Amino acid sequence: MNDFLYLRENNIKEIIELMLEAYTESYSDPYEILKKNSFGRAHHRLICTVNTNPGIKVADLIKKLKITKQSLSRVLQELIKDKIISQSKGEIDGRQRLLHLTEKGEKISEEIFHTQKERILKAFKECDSQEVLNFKKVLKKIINN
Amino acid sequence: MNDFLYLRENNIKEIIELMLEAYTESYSDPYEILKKNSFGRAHHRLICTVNTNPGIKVADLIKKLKITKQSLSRVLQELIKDKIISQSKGEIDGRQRLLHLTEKGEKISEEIFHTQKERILKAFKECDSQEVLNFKKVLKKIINN
DNA sequence: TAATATATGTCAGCAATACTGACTACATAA
DNA sequence: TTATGTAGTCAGTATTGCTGACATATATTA
Repeated sequence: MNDFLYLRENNIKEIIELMLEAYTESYSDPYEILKKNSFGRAHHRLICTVNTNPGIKVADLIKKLKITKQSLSRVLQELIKDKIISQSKGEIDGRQRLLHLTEKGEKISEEIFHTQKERILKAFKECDSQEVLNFKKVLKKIINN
Repeated sequence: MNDFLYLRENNIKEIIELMLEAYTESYSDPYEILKKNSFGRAHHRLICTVNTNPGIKVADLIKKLKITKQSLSRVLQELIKDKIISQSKGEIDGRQRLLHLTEKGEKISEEIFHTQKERILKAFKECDSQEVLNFKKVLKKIINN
């Protein structure tokens, strides 16, 4: 009875390293295009998160990226100054600053994520829809702990 | 005909952010235990990679972690000094230095990866073996591009 | 064997990204 | 009104990454 092999120590360890590798690889894809815009890893992470969470408030961004507001601030101010990201006052709670990509931000985003998207797309094309759905499901389970 | 929904722009974008989140979350798990040993993110990445690739040579470690030998060196020397990692001369090619976790390294590794392993284990327990296999398959495809 | 190439290590300086602590401004809630 | 919550800012520091230059030992090639 070894239907639970996938829960074994060695498999878990391997998965942890695969996740590190997948992240390291795929987040190094846009290195050149980021450099061209004088952006770094921190800008990349920020743009990615605002991109998929339009209207996110500063406090939530900090929680997601697990950095301090001082660390966020430096990078965020650069992106606001470059008109990549825009801020708007929260309508319900006026203390909040809600973040969006600008049109320019959307365009640069296309460039930045192009290679990374190609990587994922190429991988997915070699899989069927069920496998991709499972991938997403497991990924979400790992996050929600 | 939308059997290929999973290849759509928005799904890919979402996956990219989920991977960022999963990495950020799960690689922040051992923060306290690392701090206790005066280790940081760089030590964590190094230990993880040597752990799952015992006997890896320096050049390959550099490729996997995508850092320079100078960046690696600082952290590696600390871990060697602390007797977490040991070096041995390559038997075939005497220029190579092959890296292993020491017994002490294995023990600390247990501690460091405990929470992270629990996170993955908990996620996997809510999935069946096929889903986990698919997760691993897709992860590997993403890396091998 | 002598010259060259490769794998690793090391020194020095610099840049980016993170941290802590302290303080301010403003909006909301009690 | 007072207390709390959200965000911004200033100053200083630690960690992790980079480049360039040079050293050492081993392997390969001419």
